[in-house]
Amino acid sequence: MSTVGKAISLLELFTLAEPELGLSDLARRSGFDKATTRRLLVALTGHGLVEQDAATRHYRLGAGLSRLARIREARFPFLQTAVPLARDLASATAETVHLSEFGIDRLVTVHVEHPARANRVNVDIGQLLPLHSTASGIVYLAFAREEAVKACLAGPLDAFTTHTLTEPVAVSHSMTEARERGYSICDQGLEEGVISVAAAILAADGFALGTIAVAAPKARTTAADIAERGLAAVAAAREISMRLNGDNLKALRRQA
Amino acid sequence: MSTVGKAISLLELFTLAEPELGLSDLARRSGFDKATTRRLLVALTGHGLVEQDAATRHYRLGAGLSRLARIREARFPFLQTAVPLARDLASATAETVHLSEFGIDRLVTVHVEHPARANRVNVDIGQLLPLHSTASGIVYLAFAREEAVKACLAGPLDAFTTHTLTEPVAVSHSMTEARERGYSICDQGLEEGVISVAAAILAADGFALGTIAVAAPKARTTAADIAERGLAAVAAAREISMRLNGDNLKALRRQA
DNA sequence: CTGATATGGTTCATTATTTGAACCGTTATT
DNA sequence: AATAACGGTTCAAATAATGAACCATATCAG
Repeated sequence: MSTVGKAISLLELFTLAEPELGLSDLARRSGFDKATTRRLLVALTGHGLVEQDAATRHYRLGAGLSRLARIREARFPFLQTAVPLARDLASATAETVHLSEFGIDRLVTVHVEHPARANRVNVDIGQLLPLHSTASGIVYLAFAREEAVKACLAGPLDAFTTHTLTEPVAVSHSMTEARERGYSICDQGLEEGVISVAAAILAADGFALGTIAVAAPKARTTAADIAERGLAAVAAAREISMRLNGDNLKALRRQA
Repeated sequence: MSTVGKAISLLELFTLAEPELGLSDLARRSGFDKATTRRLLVALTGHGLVEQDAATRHYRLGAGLSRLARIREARFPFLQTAVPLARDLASATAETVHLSEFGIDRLVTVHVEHPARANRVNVDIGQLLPLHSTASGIVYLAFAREEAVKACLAGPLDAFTTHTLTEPVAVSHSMTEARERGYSICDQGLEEGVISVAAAILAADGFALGTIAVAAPKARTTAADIAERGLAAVAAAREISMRLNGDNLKALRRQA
């Protein structure tokens, strides 16, 4: 792995659950030597991507990341446009709504709206979603480039529950249904007792760049709920796509 | 410079004005060899910190940055808490309000609220503010750790306009005034015709972690405006500090 | 149509940076 | 007082980064 890759994989060790980590901890988890880990941290700190708490000496993600993310967001106002619609969808469905953006070989959860009720599905910001075993992943693939689909189906399709689709043909079939329907349905593919629907958010080239999904406890979800949420998610996704692409209708050809 | 540092300095070449850059451009601006530049970009792309446009082959900041920034923001909800108050301040003053966070040796503009009027001061997200020549910088220093102040005054104090304070004692005096007043005033220190006031946002340890500032065209700004905005900025900053630190009053001792 | 000059991307011997075992000084814990 | 954890540092050895020269392609001017 390149040195740069190592440095970035250090950044990836910070999670919502553990946003601050000590040097030894980081070395252990990354598998790098303590000296190496430290040198990488110093380099990252020197550019503001990591900060060190003056008191505890622990490290955390730095303000420089906010800066870079805001520049990206300004160019590509995904959150800015999508969050209000996600919020609407969350209050309409009274279930958890999350937005994801594609990155490398997974979807990245970039925003979550939790409904104000005790029994709900919990999704964390920053969580990485596999493509074959989530509603978001399936609908993403349904509207993705051919290469991305091939790459996913060629790779290993891990089973997370007994319901996870691990056969390429099954995943492919699920994608076709999603494409025809406009939204995907994933029944406990990633976690037991959770059923989700998702719709694709399209870039100007007509391919998916992210998704919007509704996740709910299966126990209280009827077939009618699924259909209703699916259509609502499609409407929200279409609106987001339109706003992102300046009402460029051509971009939406694939979802029409 | 470490390889990691080089990679990060590539990220820093992307700005609001030029959010997409080609390989040759990046190599030229960074001063690195084209092969080196590409290898770094490949490493960054592999971890989602950079993306490549499929059509133009140009590079831009990637979704992975959004993810990391959101994790940081969840731990440290600076924007989440501060933006609503910045918005209130902007509508109350009808002038540009910006939020900055400290990073390395500068303040980083992480949010901007522009008033809905033609003649206003324009501030860009991601803009880096020097400490000695901006209202934000002065008030930050006024409530910063001794070391940070020393480091700033020891370094070169560049003049951006004829009004910029370039003498350490002058800057120091300006800091003292800001500390006593609660807010800083910067009269055309960074740009001609712009006058700003700023107040410090404090961390739990009582030291500044960022600032909130109001910037206005000097031509239409009276002394009364300055005082009014200064007090409003202090009120906003205090509210943000309180919300960030869970009403921990001890944290606010220095501003009291 | 051609030559000149861009662009993105690749190669591989040379070179310089990264690496990690062993080290130090502190700070809990026993 | 002894132990073990922590953060941080050192320097010869090992490894990864470097960059001049190289393609292939695209664009432009004459």
